[in-house]
Amino acid sequence: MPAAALDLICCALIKGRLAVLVSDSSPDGRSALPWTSLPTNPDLDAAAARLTRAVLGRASRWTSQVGAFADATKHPSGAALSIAYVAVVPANTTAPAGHGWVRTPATGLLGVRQRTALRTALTTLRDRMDLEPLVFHMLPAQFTLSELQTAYELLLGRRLHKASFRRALAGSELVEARDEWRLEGRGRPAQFYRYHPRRGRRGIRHLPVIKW
Amino acid sequence: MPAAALDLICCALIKGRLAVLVSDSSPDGRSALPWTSLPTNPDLDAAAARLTRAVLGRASRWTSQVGAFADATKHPSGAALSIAYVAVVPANTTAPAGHGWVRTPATGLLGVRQRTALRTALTTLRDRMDLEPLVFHMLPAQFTLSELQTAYELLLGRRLHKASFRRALAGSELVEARDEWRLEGRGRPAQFYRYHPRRGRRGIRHLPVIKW
DNA sequence: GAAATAGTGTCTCTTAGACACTATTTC
DNA sequence: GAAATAGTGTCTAAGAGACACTATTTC
Repeated sequence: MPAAALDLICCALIKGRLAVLVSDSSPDGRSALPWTSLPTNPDLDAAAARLTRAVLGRASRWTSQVGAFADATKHPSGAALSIAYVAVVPANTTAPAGHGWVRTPATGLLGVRQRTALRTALTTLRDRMDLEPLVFHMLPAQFTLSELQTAYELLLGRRLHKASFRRALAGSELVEARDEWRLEGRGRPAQFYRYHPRRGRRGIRHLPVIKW
Repeated sequence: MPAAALDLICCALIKGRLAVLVSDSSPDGRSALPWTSLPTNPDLDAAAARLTRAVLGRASRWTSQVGAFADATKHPSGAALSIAYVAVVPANTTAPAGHGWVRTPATGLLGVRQRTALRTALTTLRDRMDLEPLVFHMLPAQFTLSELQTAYELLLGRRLHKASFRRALAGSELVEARDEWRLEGRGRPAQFYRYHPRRGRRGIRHLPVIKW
């Protein structure tokens, strides 16, 4: 019977980059994802939620299992089997004590198995953002359309066309304009929006702009 | 340390329907997915491949992990943790001894946990068919465009437009026409095609037709 | 000829992407 | 006014979907 651990891949947009939360590196320069050992009769989702609370001090508003990982390499806990979960938190959340944000991909910083889990987790984010509002959970409750577009671009890993993005977004009825404007910064103030999907629509798509 | 089992969700197109392989039902009317217990130091992909060979007598040409499942309900093996894998085999493959094909969703036939795994597996198939040639591994080496379209429709769970499907397929350079025709059946003979993606293209999309 | 299945040509309407513009702020 | 950022109007090319058709078989 393999001992099993649960790894948490906590993602956020930090300073305009996609970053993942890792524990402060040990003297050998290696870091690790936050993890916990699984009990004999685990409830995986609950264990992931508990770990998230323990690390961040609060729950994530979007979490998903990434998969199970096992290979010849070692998990920090020594467990033969790792179950990875991915969670997202709002942009520029401050890292809890003993942890830090690292830009993805965190090459060379993590062990082989956790690096694989991270890579898979980022793919999971890309794949899921279409049907689930996870992008919006990576932004504050109020955001500008430029911020939203940047979030999409960082998760998708490619640039989007501004006019097309806004046109399709308007048609999708995912967001609602607020009567407030962002005043900081150089140029013209940007209007704030909030996530407010039109009710009664089934299977809402969250990727209004796509090209292939 | 939880005991872990590996479940196999083996899918095929059987008599024009999407079906999953289950063991023959016991006297109480319940069936189970093929499964195996995991050793202390498992290699998950290898274990899934071994189980596939043991059940089918041959390897699947496309396999993917679905995820880890654990809840209050019981796995047939008694394991607290299940890792599910999905595999596909060509259409109308005959079921091995002691097993049978069941149309999805196999409601009421499986236990709660395996039913959840099956549902997730079918979603995995839908999500992956875009970037991977898994549809083609569910067909014989030669197939007609009508068969291919039906395969897409069964996996996607919706009808596709014939003219659009063929137009987009031609543009995708995924298949190559053969100089052979299917002669059985009533109407005009259909030309055979084979999967032959144009080389040098990166990130080939396998869902040339889509609407949203 | 009727029925069944395969396969195609054309039209329309939608829309992604390009381009070029206007709008409003700070410096 | 220049620079920076936000936001929009219009054109075009591509393509999905509709429709109607042709093609080739069995009965």
